[in-house]
Amino acid sequence: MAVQQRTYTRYTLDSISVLGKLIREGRKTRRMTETELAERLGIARSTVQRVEKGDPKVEIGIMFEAAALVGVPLFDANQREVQAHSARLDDRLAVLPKHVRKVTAKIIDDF
Amino acid sequence: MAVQQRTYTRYTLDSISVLGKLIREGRKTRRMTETELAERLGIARSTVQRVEKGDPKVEIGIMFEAAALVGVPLFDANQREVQAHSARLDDRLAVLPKHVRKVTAKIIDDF
DNA sequence: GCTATATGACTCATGTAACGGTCATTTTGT
DNA sequence: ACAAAATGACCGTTACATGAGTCATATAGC
Repeated sequence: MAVQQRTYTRYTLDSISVLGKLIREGRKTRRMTETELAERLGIARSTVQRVEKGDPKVEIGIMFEAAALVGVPLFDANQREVQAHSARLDDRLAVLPKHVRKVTAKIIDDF
Repeated sequence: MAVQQRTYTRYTLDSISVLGKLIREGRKTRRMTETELAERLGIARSTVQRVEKGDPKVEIGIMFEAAALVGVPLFDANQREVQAHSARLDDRLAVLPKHVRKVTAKIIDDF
């Protein structure tokens, strides 16, 4: 049967739900229909429905593309220049050790 | 053959890329290995790699779950109380027309 | 230096997300 | 009140993301 395996935290589900609702709101504000949005995105209407419902299993690419199309900002103003930020991140990563090498001491966190 | 059909805008790809890099940075800051993060999330290491690379085809649920686990905030401070926000959105949506009814005039936007 | 480990880059099988469709219901515009 | 359109809720098929593995290379710690 392969019962549903993966689980999600409440915070994750709520976050995706909010994003979905923002997309729905954005679409309606622009007076678009589900079908129209689907066509613009090149996806099926049924997928648009799952996006707006906040289904955690939709591709992040589709979700973000939909958000951008209806005017939902993905990052806040501080991070707005995405590409520049991307470059800065590469620098920051260079400072940290490239490999992590976990401390092989016993871990007490089976909560 | 079914050549790659779906396309993504640069903005979308960059946004996901940034999120992936933030997750990577967060993981390293917490001195976790890819394998460790994968186990915590209940996913394969290969998927963690795709997450950190910013592959637009990963599930948004996985991506957000990973972000939350390594301490990357998904929404900015203003929107932090996600559930409350969710409720407010329902109100706002109620104001807008529930169905959109597109204006059947000709649309000039095949760009 | 050497050894253990982490990472990068693959491959393959399989579960499943996305598609495309249908039908009932609700809402819109006249 | 009526017709047209939008939405909600389904379902079967199929392309493909995920899981699970392998191997080479890079890094960490001694």
